[in-house]
Amino acid sequence: MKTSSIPRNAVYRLSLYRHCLQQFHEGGIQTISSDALAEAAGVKPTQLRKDLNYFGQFGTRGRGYNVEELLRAATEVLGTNRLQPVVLVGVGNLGSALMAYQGFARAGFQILAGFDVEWQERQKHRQFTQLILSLDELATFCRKNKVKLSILTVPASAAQEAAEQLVKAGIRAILNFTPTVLRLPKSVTVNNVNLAIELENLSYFGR
Amino acid sequence: MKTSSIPRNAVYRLSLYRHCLQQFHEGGIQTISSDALAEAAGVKPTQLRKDLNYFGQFGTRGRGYNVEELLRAATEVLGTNRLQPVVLVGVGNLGSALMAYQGFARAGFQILAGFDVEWQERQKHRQFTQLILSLDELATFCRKNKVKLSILTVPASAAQEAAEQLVKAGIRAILNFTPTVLRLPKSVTVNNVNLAIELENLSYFGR
DNA sequence: TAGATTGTTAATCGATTAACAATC
DNA sequence: TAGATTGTTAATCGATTAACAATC
Repeated sequence: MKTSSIPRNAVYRLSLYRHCLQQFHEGGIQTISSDALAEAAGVKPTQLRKDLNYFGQFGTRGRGYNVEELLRAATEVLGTNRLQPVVLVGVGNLGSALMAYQGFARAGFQILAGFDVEWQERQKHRQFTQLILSLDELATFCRKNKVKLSILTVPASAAQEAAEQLVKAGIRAILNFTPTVLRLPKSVTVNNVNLAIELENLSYFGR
Repeated sequence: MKTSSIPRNAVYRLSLYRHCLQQFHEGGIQTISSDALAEAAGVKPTQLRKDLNYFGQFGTRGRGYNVEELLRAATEVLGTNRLQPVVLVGVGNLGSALMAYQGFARAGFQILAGFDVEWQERQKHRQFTQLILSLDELATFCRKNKVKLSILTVPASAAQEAAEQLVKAGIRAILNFTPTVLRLPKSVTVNNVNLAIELENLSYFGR
C-alpha cells in the first residue's frame, strides 16, 4: 500500500465504490463482480480492478468480490472506520447548512463545532445542535479533540488568514469552499469546492 | 473554437482564470503576463497559455494580455456575459443555503425559484426571497423563463426521478449534489458535487 | 474439467510541460 | 535593435483501456 504514487482520482473513485458497496450490502448482496460494481459506479470494470489493486488484492478469480469484506477494506483505507471529528470555520449561510447536513454523519464524519468571528451573534440564530465558538479557541479545541479535518466557509477575503489559523491549530486537511487559492505548506491537503465555478462550467457545456 | 476536443479541465481552469482576472481588473491592473496570471491561479504559465489557445488568441507577444479584454473574452466563452437563470430542486438544508448563497449572483447566475414536493411547508420557513413551487410547475416554469441550468439537492432516493423531470422540462445541465450516479441522455451535462466523498478524500490524504 | 472473473501487463490515449521560434 | 513574452510544437508524463494469463 504505497501511500504515494496512488492517483488522486483512484482514491476519489474508491469512495464512489464504497458508497455503492454500502448500498449492495444493505440490499443483502454478498458477492459482486467487477462488472456489476463498475456498472453501478459508472466506470469501466477494468478501471475498477486497477483502482482496487492500488490498495491490495480483494477479489477471488472466477468469483468476484465479497461485498462486506471489500466494504470494510475500503472504509479502512479511507480512514472512516471510526467517526472522524471535523471543525468548520465560517458559520454563514453555507456553513450553517453544512453544520446541519446529515450526509456527513452517514459518511462517518462529525462536525464537532463551528468557529466564527461573530460567534456570539451567530450562536443566537443557529439552526443546529453544535456550538459556535470564537476563533481564539480554535487551536485549543482542535488539539483537545484531536481534529485533523476542517471545512472552510468564510468570505473570500478572510480565507487565507483563516486557513493559516487552521494549520497552526494542527489541521492536516481543508475542504475549501472559498474561491481563494490557498497558499499553505505542502503537508496540508486542500480540496477545493468552488460552487460558482461548477455552475460556470455547466453554463459552458449546457448549450 | 472547436466546442469538442477542448479538455474539460481546460474549461474548468478558464473559470479560475476569469476569477483572477476579475480581481486584477478591480485592482486597476491593465496588462498581465501569463507568468503572473498563472501564479495567481496556481498553475504553470505554459498550461495557462495552452488553455487559452483552445479558445482563441488573446495575447500580444512581448507584452502579455490585456486584462479587460481577456476577462471579457473568458466571460463570453463561459456564457456568463448576461445573468443566467437557474432552478433548484430540493429545498432542504443544503438547497436553502444555496438559494441564499451570494456567490452565484457574483458569478452571473440567478436562482429564479426552488421546487420541492413539500413546497407549501417549505415556503413557510424559507429564509430567502425566491418562491418555492410545486414540481408540477417545473416544466412550464423552465420553458417560460428559458431556464437551461439546474441544481439538484433532493434526497438520494428521489434523485433519478427528479433529474428525469428536469430533463423533460428542457434542462440542459445539472449540478448534482446527491450521491446518486444519474442515468441521463448524453446530451445532458451533469457535474457531480459529492460533499461526503470530498471529506472522505481529505480523510485519506490528511494523515 | 469448463466457465467465470480476477490481477496485471502492455498499448493507447490524453493531458501537462519544456523548449523555442515567432513577433511585439 | 534587444528584451520580453506569446503561440505552438514536440517530449514527457500519467491515466485509462484492452487483452490475456492466472486461478478460483
